[in-house]
Amino acid sequence: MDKELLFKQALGLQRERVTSPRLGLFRIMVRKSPLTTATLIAEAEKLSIDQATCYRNLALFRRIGLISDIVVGGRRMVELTDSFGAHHHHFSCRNCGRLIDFDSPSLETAISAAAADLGAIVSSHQLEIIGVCAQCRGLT
Amino acid sequence: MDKELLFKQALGLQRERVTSPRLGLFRIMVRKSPLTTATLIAEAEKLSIDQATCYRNLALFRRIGLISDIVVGGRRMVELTDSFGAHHHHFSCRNCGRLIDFDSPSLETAISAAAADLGAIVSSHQLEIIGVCAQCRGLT
DNA sequence: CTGTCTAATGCAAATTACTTGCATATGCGT
DNA sequence: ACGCATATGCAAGTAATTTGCATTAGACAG
Repeated sequence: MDKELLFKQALGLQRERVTSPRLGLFRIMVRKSPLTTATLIAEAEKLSIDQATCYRNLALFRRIGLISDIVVGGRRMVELTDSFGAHHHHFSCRNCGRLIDFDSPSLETAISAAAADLGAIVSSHQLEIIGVCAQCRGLT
Repeated sequence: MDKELLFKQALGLQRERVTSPRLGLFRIMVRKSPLTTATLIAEAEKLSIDQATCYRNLALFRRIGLISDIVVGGRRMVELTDSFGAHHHHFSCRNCGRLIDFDSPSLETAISAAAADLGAIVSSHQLEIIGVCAQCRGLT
């Protein structure tokens, strides 16, 4: 609910209208992020939101920094960015295909340090680790 | 040249043939990785390699771990994996769009540590940092 | 709270991205 | 060099994404 307020404010700041399809798409994403565009479109259809509207709003959300595109486990997905979803990284198990979200303060520190070395300012980052998860170890 | 040997060996191990189109595609990738499939296809065309052959071999290269799919600066790309290209991470400047490759030992350490916390084994990883590069700072 | 203006939506058609079938050409083991 | 199995090119097919246009619906003024 609070996220929706942020969402509406983000749109307002860009002088973009808060429409019912946009709110619907945002809710789907809050519930399923990260998700494929196919999933988004399928869910949207249940709410009678057209696929053209999905694509147009994905472009808008991307433009205003609400979502970002990632590849997880070889699949292209769209994910809510830090402010609207939780910030985390992805571990993708190549044995069972499971996707594990995690976070690590020391990783964040190392990322900031690396950027500082480049003389750059960080606005966001994304990490994916591919490997074998704890559950699958010893089985493969 | 040495990379080509590795490439041929990788194919041989999988009992896959070393064909002229495959070698051509590999050379394009060595020269331009990371690149979009559109770029790959455009370059391949110069060598009279058909787009169907491009897609079929992208699938093969992916299957044998030669390349991986990434999103850099919002663009989907394909990149030679560590063994065939250099291992590095990406910094994408959202002001000038420039792509900077970098590497950081402490980052590698932090990544290993994070995976260890999960009880997982790492086989590869990919990081993208989005921000403003040194050159653009003070200008934006 | 209603009218008006502008931008967003749905629908269908168009474009672009990717995949597949099939006849031919080419690696590669003998 | 020969023969077989697989990779290739070409053309057609399917899936993904974008666009044009008539209509609907936010937002803000009155």
